[in-house]
Amino acid sequence: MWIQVRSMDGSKLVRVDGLSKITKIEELREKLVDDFNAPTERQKLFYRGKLMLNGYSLFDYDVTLNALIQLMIVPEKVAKNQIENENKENENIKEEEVPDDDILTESHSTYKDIENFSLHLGFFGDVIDCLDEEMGAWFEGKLVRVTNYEQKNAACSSSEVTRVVSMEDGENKENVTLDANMNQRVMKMSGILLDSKDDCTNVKEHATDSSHGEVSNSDVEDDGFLYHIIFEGSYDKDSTVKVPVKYIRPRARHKVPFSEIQIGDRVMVNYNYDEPKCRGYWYDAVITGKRNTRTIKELLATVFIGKELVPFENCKIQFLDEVFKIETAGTQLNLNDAIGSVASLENRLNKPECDHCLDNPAKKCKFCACTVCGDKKEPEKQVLCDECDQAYHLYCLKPPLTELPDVDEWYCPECKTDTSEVVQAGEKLKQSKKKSKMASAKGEKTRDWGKGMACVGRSRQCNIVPLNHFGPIPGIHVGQMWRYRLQVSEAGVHRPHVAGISGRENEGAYSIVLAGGYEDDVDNGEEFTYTGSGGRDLSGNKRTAEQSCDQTLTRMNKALARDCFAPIDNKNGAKSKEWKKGKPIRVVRNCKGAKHSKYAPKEGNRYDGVYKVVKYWPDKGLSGFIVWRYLLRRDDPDPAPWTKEGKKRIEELGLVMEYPDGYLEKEAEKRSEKEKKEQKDADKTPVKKNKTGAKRKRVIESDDEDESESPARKKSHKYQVPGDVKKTIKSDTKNVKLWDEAMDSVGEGVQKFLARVKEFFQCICCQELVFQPITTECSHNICKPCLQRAFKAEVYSCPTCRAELGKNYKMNINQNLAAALNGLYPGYESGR
DNA sequence: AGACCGCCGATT
DNA sequence: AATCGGCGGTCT
Repeated sequence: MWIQVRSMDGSKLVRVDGLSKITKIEELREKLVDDFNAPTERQKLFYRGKLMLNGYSLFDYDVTLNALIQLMIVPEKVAKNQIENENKENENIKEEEVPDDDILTESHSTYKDIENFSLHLGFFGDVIDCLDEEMGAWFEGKLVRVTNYEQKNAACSSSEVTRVVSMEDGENKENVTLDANMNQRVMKMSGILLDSKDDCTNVKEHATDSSHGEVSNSDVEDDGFLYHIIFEGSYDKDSTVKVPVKYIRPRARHKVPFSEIQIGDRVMVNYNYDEPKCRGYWYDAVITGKRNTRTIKELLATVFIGKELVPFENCKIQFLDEVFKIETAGTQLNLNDAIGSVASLENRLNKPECDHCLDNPAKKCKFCACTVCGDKKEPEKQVLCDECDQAYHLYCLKPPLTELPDVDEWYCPECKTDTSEVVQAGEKLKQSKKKSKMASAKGEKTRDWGKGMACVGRSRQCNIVPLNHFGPIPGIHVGQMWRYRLQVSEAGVHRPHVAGISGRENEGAYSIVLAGGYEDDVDNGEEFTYTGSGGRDLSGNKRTAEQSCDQTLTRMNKALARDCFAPIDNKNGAKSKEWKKGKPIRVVRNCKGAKHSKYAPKEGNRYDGVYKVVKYWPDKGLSGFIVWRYLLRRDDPDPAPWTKEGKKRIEELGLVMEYPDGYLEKEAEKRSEKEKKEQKDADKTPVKKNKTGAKRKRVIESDDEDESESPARKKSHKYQVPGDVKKTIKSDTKNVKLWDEAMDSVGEGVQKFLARVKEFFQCICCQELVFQPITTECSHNICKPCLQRAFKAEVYSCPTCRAELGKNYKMNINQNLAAALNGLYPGYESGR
């Protein structure tokens, strides 16, 4: 098995081969050392948002073929520290738990050096910026309290005036403070929500870090105190974070005009490393490049991201007018100036928390506010789901709750099931119920089942038509081929992984595979006999076995019988007088059928079109047990692949065998390795050495698709978009650019072309081919139902680019696009 | 050649 | 929600 590993900044993507699902994380790490030039202890691996810990297998994390794992390389200095912490947490989380200091019972001692303290920080009021551990960026916060974390004695301060500010003390006493009075502006509803339970871990981690002062975020030396911060816009007034001094600094308040920015300046900028063109969060950065011509204004910088200040080089800064001077500790301010400054301080714009309402507090939004009513009111009465992070008003729940649930984790009705695999920070991966029942979990088996294609899961799913769709799959042509059954399943042609018949007892069978499983089946191409399933003893976790009892006309056998245009008869079978009126069955031939059939493909699986059941009857099989037999006859407008016309059509369409992503590369590597080995063996005899034994290159260059390896692919095919479809494409004047680009790949055959089309005309909401497409003024295509859903949630902007559409936007279906897509994917619309 | 694994979708 | 059936695919 192979997977892909990508560095956090996306600069490097590597395919890692030679893995098994039962490969342990520590073994994976070893394989990454060379490619990423990172020792194992500096690797932080993430898959689907989960941090991967040593001791677990890829299977434990549900890693499948071609899965994308992200690698964060942490600086050497923190690596050791972090690994230790992780391991410690992994061993026993409870062990080191620091009891939360109880403010009310604790004696408040005065910070002796209070003046020194405030001077040193240069704080005026409590307005600060704080480096948030989770986001790794600077956020606006307020200092509410200071405690000595070594002695656990509390000392409090905020400015020169010594006073006790206790947030937990009942009412909003923050209003007492000087700055808070100044700060009475409307706070954003959305903000960083902090789990107060995490406080102790924060304290622990930060405290550990601070003892290693070299990874500091400022030159401030640790003073042995913890600063209690509330982030601005936080819903929960009780959630404070406690950090050492180096994680806070005076609130940035001086914008540096673009003209004054110089290369080498250390400043604070807004940056989004996921989407560099969009607004992100606030990070420290060193300016590395500047262009200032009449037409071009540009800033390049090394941005320091994360608690560890990991440098990201060559970042293009988007918001040139929002570059802030970094306020250093010890900045002296005249209090009056300060008041003036602070009063004029506006909140820095962060990346909108919510892409749907762009954080507009006046807008109802079901994405960031209550999922049920969309209202942003009474945030204190909203409960957040620990799985999906959706908010619910207590009173919007069914049944409604009267108070916040008194549990550590709360899950909304949508997520309540299957919480088994949710990993909390620092928590061990829970073995899921399903997995614990699997053979590999209980039996002490040594067999490595996880390497090959036998036990892989789907990495795609066909949604263009429903599971129970009869007839051809839109966009799939007669003669199309796939190497593995898994891929046939992904294409939607035949969904079961192993079974030969796909269907439902009360509905009919949708598709079958001919793979020569029954010796007495006869295949004449246009017509063949097929045998039902069952009558086998599959105990011992088998998938096939000898016939050991009679088959019955139930399950899949009944389903297949239902396809015959005749009443069901489970005694004698039935024959259709009008066989063409039967239900259409997609037929796939597998290469294993070649044993008895000359119509089977040489390799893999081939879609041969639609057949119908002419008759079915019970029969005594070679085994001596009763089996059900079916006669199927071809009824498809397209020529069969083995006919002259069929072959011509395959050639014209440019149909080629499809392999799983990365499969051909893997095979090529295998071959070259083998050759290398042979070469080596040959070298043992005195022959001149071949020095070009180039190391296999696996780094995937981002924009170079490296298609040179298979010459067949380079060859241009005769494929042309059918004339009538071409016309409809031409008529879609709103998407000229997209169509032009898609058309560029026509020469590579219909499969590649359609893949392109699917990619270009995918709805951003449902991730499917756009259905009843709306083409916006901003040139984006969205399904009408998807857009309607957004409007229902009172979001009136383009889901792709957020351009305002307006409440009264007229949703006109782009009929030309609809017609073009329907020409390429016939019948895809009826699937919804 | 024999044994046997997870995955998928149907069925209960 | 849990179990079952199954014309794959690979290791031993």
